[in-house]
Amino acid sequence: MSVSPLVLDRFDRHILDIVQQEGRISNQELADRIGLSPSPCLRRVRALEEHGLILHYRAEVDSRQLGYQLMALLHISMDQHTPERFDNFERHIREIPNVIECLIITGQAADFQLKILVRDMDDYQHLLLHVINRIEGVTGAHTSFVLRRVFEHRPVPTDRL
Amino acid sequence: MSVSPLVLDRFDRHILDIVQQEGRISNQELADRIGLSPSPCLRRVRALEEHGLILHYRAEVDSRQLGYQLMALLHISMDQHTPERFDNFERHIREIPNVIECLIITGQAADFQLKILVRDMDDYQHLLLHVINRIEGVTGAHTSFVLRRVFEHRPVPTDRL
DNA sequence: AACATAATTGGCATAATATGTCGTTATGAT
DNA sequence: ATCATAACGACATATTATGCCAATTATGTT
Repeated sequence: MSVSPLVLDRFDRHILDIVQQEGRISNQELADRIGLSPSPCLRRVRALEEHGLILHYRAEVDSRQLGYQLMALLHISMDQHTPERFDNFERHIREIPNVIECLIITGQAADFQLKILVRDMDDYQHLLLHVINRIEGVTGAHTSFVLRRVFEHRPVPTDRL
Repeated sequence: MSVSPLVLDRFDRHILDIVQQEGRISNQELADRIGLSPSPCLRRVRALEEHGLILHYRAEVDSRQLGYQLMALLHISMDQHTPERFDNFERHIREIPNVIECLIITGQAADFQLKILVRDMDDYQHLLLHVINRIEGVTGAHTSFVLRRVFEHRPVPTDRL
């Protein structure tokens, strides 16, 4: 699946810079900003999409306004570090829409870090005790609540390469 | 800045559902999918944008292909929990493009969690020792490397409200 | 340095989409 | 039931995207 390396010039990097921040910019304005005419600009965007450098476009929503007042980071440790245990855990976790991120991490303290959105403490308590803790193999769970999001979803740097 | 509550009906929720996953969908297809004609559909999207429910649109890029092979979670603890210390830390952290997320969290072990993208271990070592550890007030730093991203950037649930 | 080849560009015509207006329909309160 | 308000769909217009082609620019070889 790993395609040709694809050399990025300054135009491509500029495109990536801009669309990471303004995903719905029109091709015409994008072309203006990078200093190309619309045709080659669009061709480059399409190439970046096809090479998988641009994965997809997303709208970011205000989770608070949607009623999710609480964000938690949950560190999970497992009893056995076997592929079966991990696969099974992942399958269960995928079914919980409140879990918006799941990373496998190093460190003695935890195997997974989950990022979780819930409405309130009751919601969290239920999710932790009655859903996540009941998944086979989970031996430990340590929660950090997010007091403030200083920033999130910052663009990936494109400058030097 | 907190505007009127804005009651969301099933159309609005459906819009939020879709644009969280396909941020560049055309208004016409969006209208088709939610079962409205283009005019009211666009009006609703604009309203959601103006109410801040849709914060912005972003292209998601493949950080690996951009040369960032390593993702780390860095937990930082500070000597004093004063606004000045925190503000100063945030100001410095904002200047580092490799830090793509910064959260203030609860827990005895750390005050901040940073999500960091670097090219390799050398890169990380330099960033940690020569940049972040030198910020005033930083007393502890514990790193977890991300072995695998099971999923990231999952949509915020919109169903029940 | 001159040349041939390949790649990329810009312009243009056409198609698709967005945007604003207006008459009609649905909604909710009295 | 009546009225006022809000939301809808349809249509006309403006903007944007898309595909093609000639011209230009870059690349690599002798």
